[in-house]
Amino acid sequence: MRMSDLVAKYIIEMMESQNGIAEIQRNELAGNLGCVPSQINYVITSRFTPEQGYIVESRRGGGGYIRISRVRMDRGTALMHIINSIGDKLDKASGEAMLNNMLQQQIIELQSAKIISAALSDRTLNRIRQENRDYLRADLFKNMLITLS
Amino acid sequence: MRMSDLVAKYIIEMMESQNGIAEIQRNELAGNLGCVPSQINYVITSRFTPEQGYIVESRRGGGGYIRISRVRMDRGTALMHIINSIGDKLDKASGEAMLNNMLQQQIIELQSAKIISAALSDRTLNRIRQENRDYLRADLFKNMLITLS
DNA sequence: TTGACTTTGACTTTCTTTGACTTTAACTCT
DNA sequence: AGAGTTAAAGTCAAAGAAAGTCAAAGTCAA
Repeated sequence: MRMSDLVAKYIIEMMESQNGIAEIQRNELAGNLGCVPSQINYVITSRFTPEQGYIVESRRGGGGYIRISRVRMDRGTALMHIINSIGDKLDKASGEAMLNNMLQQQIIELQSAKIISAALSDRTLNRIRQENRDYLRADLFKNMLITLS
Repeated sequence: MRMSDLVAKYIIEMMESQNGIAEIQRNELAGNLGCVPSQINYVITSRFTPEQGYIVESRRGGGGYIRISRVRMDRGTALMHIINSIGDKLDKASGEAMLNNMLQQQIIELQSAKIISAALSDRTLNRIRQENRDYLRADLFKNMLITLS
């Protein structure tokens, strides 16, 4: 298992046991898990973005901390937010992240997520020229998501 | 025996011993079998397609992997028939008709059908040149359907 | 002897890890 | 209160670790 996955897992578990909020100390956590402190930042910026439904706050200096919380919304609102956040390009990784988040928040079912994920994959879009794929992905994603509301 | 057959054999054996899922590391496997890494890609794209009942996922970077899973064949049989009947082009109307059929036969759920239908629509595929749409539709349809198994 | 399938390798892209350096906040002495 | 010290967290770029792409060259059977 990758270091970054371990870190993410730790944070998610803490969040689950604490009502959607995880508060960590960067250096301490890095020490416990055996990685450099900036690894924690990497994980946070790559996996706990606002796009994925998280809010991150922090404070430096003595007694500093990083607090990560999951935002909760009703289905329709969340969906609209997501659709609106998309713009005209969407890369595979972001799409995947959004789907995962929607699964976590139970605004989509596993089966639906799988179908959408398949549609966005590079394998499926193989015949579309690379530079056009992300535009198509955005169109696909939005149009498929709309059917959920 | 050809190299590509060896690779395929290896993957299939791993899959059999592991409950239908083979997870490999491309470079490592290539090293073991004595071929170039891209040979693995070739084998995967030529022999582990949705038509043949496989789903392929992968990830780059440190700790990357390629995961190939065979779909289960319980309800899958009917599905595989459908997928194989598609060919490399699929027009909107035929896709719609197939979805309706599947709904009737309860091979698919309404929500899933809606998502797929949205993906195949001309609205969604707007930016793809007309003469290419039906090819893309076929790819989309097959790859989305295979996830249902 | 041509056309489909295979093999190969150079190059690209994506994701992760690491560490040096910066910034901010709290605490401790005058 | 202000200055210096210490204890955090933040930033960024380089290096590393995979996998993906593509096209040229090779093989083989019809």
